[in-house]
Amino acid sequence: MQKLNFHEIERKWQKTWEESQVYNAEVDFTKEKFFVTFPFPYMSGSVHIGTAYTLTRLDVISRFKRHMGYNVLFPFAWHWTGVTIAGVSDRIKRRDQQTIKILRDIDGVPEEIIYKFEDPFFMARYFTENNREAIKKLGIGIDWRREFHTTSDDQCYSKYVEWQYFKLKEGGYIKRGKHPVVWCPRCKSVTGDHDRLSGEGVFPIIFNLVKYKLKDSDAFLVAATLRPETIFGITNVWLNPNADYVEARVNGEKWIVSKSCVEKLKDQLRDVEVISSFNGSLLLGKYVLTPLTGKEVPILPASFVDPDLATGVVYSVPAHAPYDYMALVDLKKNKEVLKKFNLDSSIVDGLQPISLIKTERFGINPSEVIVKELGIQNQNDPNLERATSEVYREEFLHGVLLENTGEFKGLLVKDAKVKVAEVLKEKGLADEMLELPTPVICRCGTRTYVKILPDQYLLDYSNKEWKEKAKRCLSKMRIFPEEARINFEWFIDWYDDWAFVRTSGLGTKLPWDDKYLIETLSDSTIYMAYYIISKFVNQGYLKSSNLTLEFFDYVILGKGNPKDVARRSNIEESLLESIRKEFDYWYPVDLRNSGKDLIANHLTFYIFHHVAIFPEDKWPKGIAVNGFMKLGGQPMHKSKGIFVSIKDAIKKYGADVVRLTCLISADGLDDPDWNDEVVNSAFQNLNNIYESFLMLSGAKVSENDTELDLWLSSKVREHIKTAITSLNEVAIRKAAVEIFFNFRNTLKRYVRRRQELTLTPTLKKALNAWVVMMAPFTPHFAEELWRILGNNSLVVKERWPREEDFIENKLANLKEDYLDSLLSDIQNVKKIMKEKPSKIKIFVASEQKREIARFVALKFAEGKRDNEIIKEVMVAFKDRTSSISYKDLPKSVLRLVEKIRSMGFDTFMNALDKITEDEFLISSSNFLKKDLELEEVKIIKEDSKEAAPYEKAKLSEPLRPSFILE
RNA sequence: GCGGGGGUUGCCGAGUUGGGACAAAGGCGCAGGACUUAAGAUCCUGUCCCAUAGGGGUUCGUGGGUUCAAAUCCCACCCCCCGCACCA
Repeated sequence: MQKLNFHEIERKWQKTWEESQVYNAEVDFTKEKFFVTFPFPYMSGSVHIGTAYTLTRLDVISRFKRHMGYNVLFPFAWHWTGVTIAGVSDRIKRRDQQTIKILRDIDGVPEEIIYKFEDPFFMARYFTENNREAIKKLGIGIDWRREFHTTSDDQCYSKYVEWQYFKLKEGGYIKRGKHPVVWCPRCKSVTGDHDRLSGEGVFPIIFNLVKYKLKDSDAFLVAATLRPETIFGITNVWLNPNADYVEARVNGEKWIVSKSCVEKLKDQLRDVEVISSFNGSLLLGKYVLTPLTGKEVPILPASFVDPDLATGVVYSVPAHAPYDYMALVDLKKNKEVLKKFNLDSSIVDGLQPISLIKTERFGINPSEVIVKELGIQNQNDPNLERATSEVYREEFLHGVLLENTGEFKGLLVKDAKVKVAEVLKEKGLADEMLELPTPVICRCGTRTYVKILPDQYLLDYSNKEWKEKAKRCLSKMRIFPEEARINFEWFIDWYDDWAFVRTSGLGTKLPWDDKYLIETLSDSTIYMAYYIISKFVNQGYLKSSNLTLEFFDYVILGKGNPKDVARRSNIEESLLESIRKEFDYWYPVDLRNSGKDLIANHLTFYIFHHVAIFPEDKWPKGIAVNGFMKLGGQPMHKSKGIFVSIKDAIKKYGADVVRLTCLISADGLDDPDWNDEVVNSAFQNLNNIYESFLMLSGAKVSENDTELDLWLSSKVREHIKTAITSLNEVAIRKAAVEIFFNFRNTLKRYVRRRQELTLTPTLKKALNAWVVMMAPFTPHFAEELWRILGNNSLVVKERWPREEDFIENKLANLKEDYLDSLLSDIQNVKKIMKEKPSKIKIFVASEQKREIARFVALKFAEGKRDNEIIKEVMVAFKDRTSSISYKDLPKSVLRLVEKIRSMGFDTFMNALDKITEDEFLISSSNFLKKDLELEEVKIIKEDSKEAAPYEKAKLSEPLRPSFILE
């Protein structure tokens, strides 16, 4: 058999497409446009098969739309903005071996080139060129004339970003304010998730600070807590006797906090002045006054207190906090500790847990219960972490406050929490600070904390009106899959002000304050409009100096007088007009497709910025999202070596195999998986199709259709319909399965059913349709098949087959279904026979049985119950049943009703009336013989003489013949 | 914690909106047969359990419920995955 050389045909067709410029899109008012975009990939490395997954999905849609007669635009660009590229450059400068290894082994960069990556722009350019090749080789139908990249390296694009930010400023979408970040005091910079040695995924939360007045002093011991409601159960305050504390003036009050808290308070914009420093043990044995309840409680030592967490002061609620409980138990058990600090042991004698919350699971003394359950020995037991979270969770969800909580009694913990904190704050007895709940360590090894940056430039995403506008846009948009919509809604609501400038990395400068660069997500929100302009830039018609604010105002917003704008921007008026015309034709984006991760950021920004700047008719129309490609079940991870680049995949398997693997592997938000098995099966699949295609198309041509072609036509029609419906819903896997499996199975069955295969007109038409349907998925392969069918045109430009090209024939379908169900009955019996049969006698039900069936069906349709139907049949056929014994009637009626119910009345009646069973079976007997490997097939009517000797004949039912295998 | 998605037969994965033809599509894997010198590929058949005649039994995370009828509807619970702001 002839084998396909995928690489060869791919090279051939890619060249042909390029020469005939099929993917270059120009304005054409006779056609409806369809504009698709893909979020430009970031150029710090090679594009991988995850990118291929999302990209090929979009390519399928864009090609499908072209087949459907749309004028399709699919442009592409590159993302260079941000700190990652610069970060890699820095690591190369430092000769970081890990980075070099990844670039060399994973990205396949030659060693001598790696050192040139000290220049971040060189690196970005290198990857851009390499990745462009990879994407071209994948056969994505892109209009490459519109390519560009971000950052100041592309001055024209920078101009566009500048215009965007002037617009946002004008519109009042930018403000200045405070912004909290995770901060490394040593690096003096923000510590992002990826800059952490440990503590990934940890983010700041608000701690309540409760102020306990120190008895006989004007200073407050400031304790941090996440459970302000437990203040009613306080028995004492804990300090770490081995840690340093300070007394400091904080915004006019005297606070006592751990020494390491001072910097945090300063960095959270408080005015802090340290008065004195001392060891924690100094205050032990003194008393503080509790807010709200006015009790006096002692200050005691506890080693579990972390001076680096929040204020380093903890108030003790032993009943509900396992840590506090164990620390108290420890003290009572081990009075040596008290002695060491010159404390009288009686100080702890009176301290008993005070319960203030009740839950079903733990009752009123959760600490005691859980400590016992987990067998915890002392306050340094690591299990206390778990104990704490279990109690916390249970009480938060189901806890109710007891009598001793005054005005808060009876409240649920989750409500009381908020109320108590409010009341305390109102009375000046509490404050709050931001803190990381668990330690976050910077790459440099330093423990980080939360700093509030003042005077940040912020995008005002908290603005209600802006949110409303964004939601209005969303409500008019198509979202694929629809389940993702709720995510968008949530994120639009959730977004708070966004700090959009940085001081490091690559990017475009903030036009009115050039200390700052616009950060990576914020410079890439509305760039799809720039694709219209970049074509003119690339063709040499526009230079950065032409791209004035008025120019963009006119082209994108239609503002201003073209004559004046043209003069001031120093370009031809006609050129300006045609750019505007093109923009107006192509915009908005009809479909943007990306991985689901971008819902939370880029895609939501995309909506926000469009509604801020563009008129409503230019708002985005549709977004599709999909899952992430996994490798052998694992997420891709360069440093672990779990990575396959597009280039390598194509080299190994060929583009169409890579494409088909991607396209058939998942749909919706599911994550597809890339492994040898699935890739090989795609490879095999295409080869099989190729072989059978050669066989089919090479069959002897016949002028006339056979009866089976009626069925074929019906089936093809279904395949076309399902494929179209699926593609319209961006259910690409579903469409691919329909085309590459179901359609193929139809053809397989067709071949099996034909006695002698010939290329009938319908078969030929079906093959043509099939190839066009394959083209969006495996375009090179399809071009090849298209030629085999004797066509000279390019299949990628062909019209998609229409349903009406293939006539539906219900009767043909019914007949084939009838035959299939008979076949499966026979197979079933064959299976349980000891010996292989060689003959079959098939008995077709008598006329009278058909009459009864019709009678039953009509009664069923009238809505009669089973019993009524039986009665009526009994009456109607009382004296004239011959082929069926009178006493068997009820059972037989019930079976019929069951069948009618399952087939549906219409289908049943149709089959009953239109299929002449004996004739059809006789005409199919050669097929039965061959398919069942029998030597003799006999069709016998139940009411014929020949049937008389056979008991089995009586078991025949309409549409369900009985048979004897022997 | 908050928000989202999901648990289907050896595996992947349809089916769940609108309950009925569901022992549950399709693919993969596995078994048998055909073809072949042979292997691979391909084609046919089978693949929950029982059954020497088309039958019966038990299944769709767990436990209840509604219904003539539930993978599909309702309630409760368990488990898994993803995101949560300066990485893009």
